[in-house]
Amino acid sequence: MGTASQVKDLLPYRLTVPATDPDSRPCPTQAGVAAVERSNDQVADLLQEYADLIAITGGDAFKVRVYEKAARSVGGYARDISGMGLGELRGIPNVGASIAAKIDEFLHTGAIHQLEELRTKIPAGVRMLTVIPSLGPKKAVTLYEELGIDSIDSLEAAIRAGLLHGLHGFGPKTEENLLHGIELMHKASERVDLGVGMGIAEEIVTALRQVPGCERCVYAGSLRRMKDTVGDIDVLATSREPATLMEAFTRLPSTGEVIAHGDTKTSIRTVAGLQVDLRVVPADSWGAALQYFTGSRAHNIRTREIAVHKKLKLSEYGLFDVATGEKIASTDEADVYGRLGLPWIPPTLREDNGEIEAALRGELPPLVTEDDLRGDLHTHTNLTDGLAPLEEMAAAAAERGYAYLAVTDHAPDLYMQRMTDEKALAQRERIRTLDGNFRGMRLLHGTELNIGPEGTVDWPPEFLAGFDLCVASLHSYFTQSREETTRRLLRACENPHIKIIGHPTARLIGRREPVDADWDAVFTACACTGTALEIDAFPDRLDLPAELARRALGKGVRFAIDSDAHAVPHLANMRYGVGTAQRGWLTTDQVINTWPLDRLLRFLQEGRQ
DNA sequence: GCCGTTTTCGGCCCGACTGTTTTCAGTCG
Repeated sequence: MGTASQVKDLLPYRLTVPATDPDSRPCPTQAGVAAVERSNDQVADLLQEYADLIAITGGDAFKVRVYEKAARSVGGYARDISGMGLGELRGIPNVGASIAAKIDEFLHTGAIHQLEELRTKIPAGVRMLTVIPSLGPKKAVTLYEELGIDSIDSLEAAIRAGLLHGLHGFGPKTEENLLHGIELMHKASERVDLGVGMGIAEEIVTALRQVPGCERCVYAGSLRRMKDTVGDIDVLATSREPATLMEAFTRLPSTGEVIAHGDTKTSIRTVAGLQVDLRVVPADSWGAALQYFTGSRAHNIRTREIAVHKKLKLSEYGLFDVATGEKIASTDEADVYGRLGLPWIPPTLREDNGEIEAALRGELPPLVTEDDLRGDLHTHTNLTDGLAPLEEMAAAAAERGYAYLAVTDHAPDLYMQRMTDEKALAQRERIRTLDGNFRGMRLLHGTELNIGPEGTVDWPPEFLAGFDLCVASLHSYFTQSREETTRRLLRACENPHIKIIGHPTARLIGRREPVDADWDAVFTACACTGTALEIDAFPDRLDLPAELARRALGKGVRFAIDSDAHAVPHLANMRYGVGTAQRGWLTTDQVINTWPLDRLLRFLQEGRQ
């Protein structure tokens, strides 16, 4: 979570919609979701944009960094800034007089005039160029000034036309990298990550529920199945006044263009380019419609086949007896499944990956839920690259009802984080002192080690022995061969102090491919050594991915679902980690942070003496 | 532009990597 990843967060859809809504409560049932975008996120986006524009216009690099830092501080600030005065705004870290004034101006007028001025000088497309990996502000401005390139499309055309030949600093390898980056962008822009999709969906659902006549309104589709990326959003509603609801949908602030506008279905594209379908169904079809629109397609085919074998017909309107045409079930999803001879199947399993067979045998797993989590085992504070002090992170974690929290700041090998032995020991002292001050929650002192290219980590065994918990993760050398990466991960597993491998594939959804490793070998090693694999809940990570988690499950591996929080609002990302764990068929027995403290502590101590 | 047990100026995370250079600029984490 550095400045670079902040810059990469500026994908088109991120300009208007935050990845996470820190005010929303974890809520798999979608009841009472409050999902209006926080002013914090809007301001964070504007400050980051300001930083980018200063960089592109060749402004002071330190100033750029300050605005980036301020953007992160505001975005990660626990309190909602709307309504805060100048004095309070200045209390936010990295916000001084000048930035506080800009925020204040935004809160009162909805704009920052200095930003508006910069925007007139640099076309938005030039800033968008920096979203391409390996293309920063310097190269972007060269392209713009020398060749007038002001969009990703015009860049691609220019490369293919050979216009970059001879341009200072742009050799053949750079061209190749740019084309590859553009390709990656195109792939990514077709889908958005779970967090972005959820943000948009909850905002729309919340808005539609306010419309007169609306009775029920939820999102369905791949979002309800918690897929790690979504290509569009399906919203399902019942209403006494369907036309009013449809009309309201087309007029939402987030609606960019109306693609189709009918009696039961309206499709729009948001200003950020994501398609959203709203379907209004009769109230007594609710269950069948929800089942149908949740999918997946493959799962629906299977359920319909089962219906056919029972001389029934299943559609979005209900389950019908073919002979008599009589409606047998439709109002309730569980009822529809029940009449097919199946238990209700959790949406996260509906992929036709064996869930139908398991359901028929009565062997659906009791999936881990967010309520089962007793703690978070991977979090950061402002001692390294987190935003909040230890006390704030602990208070917020206790607020979530956790029984334990591990603070796992980075270790010295990530040089930029400036960790030292002294700092780590001082933090441990602080943690021991504070332990018990947060609703009885147990504070554990951990660290996130860096797994080096040879599989070694930052500290020697005798120093590692002092930590309650060591997480170890890959942060570099992502392009090593499969053999090298596998050996590296195995060596980390064999270190008796390492109990969790953090974000094991190191993928960044839409931006970085997972590392290549012999995963079955890694899973076997994890099972043998008692090393848990993390499911990192950050919506652009979701790592381990669900498919790999399920494979690891078969080998007897344990897991930790962690937020990897770098700020208080990130603690709420847990729901995405839980969704991913469910898609991996995990139950509480395999997830170590659902265990009571004493069982967890035994696990963390095993083999360390 | 922010910050301060180095406090109103002077420093600000800084080293690795890549591709372009011919001694270094730009990007990334």
